[in-house]
Amino acid sequence: MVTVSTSKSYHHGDLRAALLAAGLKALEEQDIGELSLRQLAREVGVSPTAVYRHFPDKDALLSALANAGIEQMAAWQQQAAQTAESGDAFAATGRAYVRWALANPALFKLVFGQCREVGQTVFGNNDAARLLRGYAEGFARDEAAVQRFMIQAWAVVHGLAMLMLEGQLPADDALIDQVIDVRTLFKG
Amino acid sequence: MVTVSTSKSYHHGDLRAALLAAGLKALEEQDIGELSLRQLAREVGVSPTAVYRHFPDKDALLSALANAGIEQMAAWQQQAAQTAESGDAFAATGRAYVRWALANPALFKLVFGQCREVGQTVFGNNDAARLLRGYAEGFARDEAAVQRFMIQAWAVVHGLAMLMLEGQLPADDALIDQVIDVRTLFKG
DNA sequence: TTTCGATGTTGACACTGTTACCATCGCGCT
DNA sequence: AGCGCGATGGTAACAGTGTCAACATCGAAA
Repeated sequence: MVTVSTSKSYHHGDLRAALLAAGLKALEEQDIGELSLRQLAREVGVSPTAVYRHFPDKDALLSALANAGIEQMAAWQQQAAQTAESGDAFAATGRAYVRWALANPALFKLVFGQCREVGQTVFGNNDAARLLRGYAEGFARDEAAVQRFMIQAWAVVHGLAMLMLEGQLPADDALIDQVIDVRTLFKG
Repeated sequence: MVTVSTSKSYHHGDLRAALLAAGLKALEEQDIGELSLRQLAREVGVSPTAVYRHFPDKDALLSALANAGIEQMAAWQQQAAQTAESGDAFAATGRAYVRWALANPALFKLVFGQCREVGQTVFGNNDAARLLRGYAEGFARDEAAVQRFMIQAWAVVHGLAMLMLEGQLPADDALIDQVIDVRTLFKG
């Protein structure tokens, strides 16, 4: 929780956190293209250029928002895995991936649509990725097979999320379950 | 081929086609966010507002570019299917999907990242989709299974393309082949 | 030939990201 | 205590953008 001083002092208190909060809230309703620094500054009640005391440029702010999104998404997946019935954790994690994307479309696109600096990839640096690796090691024998399994699984849920997000497929819960179900994958 | 009159007459000749050509060429080097109407108008040698005689707004121009991208991509896939060795046409089509995305990243993102008006979805209205359906009917028994097969296959290649495009996965040809190969899908 | 619609231009407006420069605060030093 | 400086915020300005209204120019139809 962020402490926000109600007194209208010259200095804001924690402008950086306030900007991130405003950005996350804005992304719930707007798409990423319509989000502007000046709008965020206005909502926080600060001058347009005050942003630059906390972020070198707009991309930096967006990257920070993306990082927040990554963590939120990973937490969502972990909770889904833990509360799933035994044996269903893998599918539950995949469902959580797609459902989170559908619940946070703009943030999801930001997370995966940003020209990211090297090393900040989601794959492998993430709690959700470790979760996925655990499942993969149950399915696959050697390390190469584990990697292939992980990538295939990730591609399926990511592609499904993207296609539903762009309106190419109906955002249907039943459809998610069908596509996620490994046992039916390419088996008629 | 578009006829471009070299004489500097007041009227351009075929400004609409020239703008689309300039847009496609620009998307080979720039990302979609850095593409501006004024820049395109400049490159074509016309005033900024002349664009509005041919497109109601920027989104309309982008949609037209996206449609050109869809056709180009479908043609690419069809050629890949035709020139593939017998029995390999399905995998070849999937490879073509991912390879086209990697070869035209900005255009690919435009095709699938545009808030599209209803009914203009790629799925089902497209030559490539008919191609995919043909394969699916070979794999699956009933119509429900056909649909599921199509969506799963589409999700895999789309997710793979997206993840490679965003730098989450290495854009490696061998990796494409591994992920595309149906027989290894989720089988360790 | 005249007229009219299609096409292109000029000027303007509000908005954006960004920079250079100035203002104000709080914390540590003497 | 007072001073000063660094962190933080504000103002003014610039180039660039999408878009609109009003005007200009052309080719074809009447």
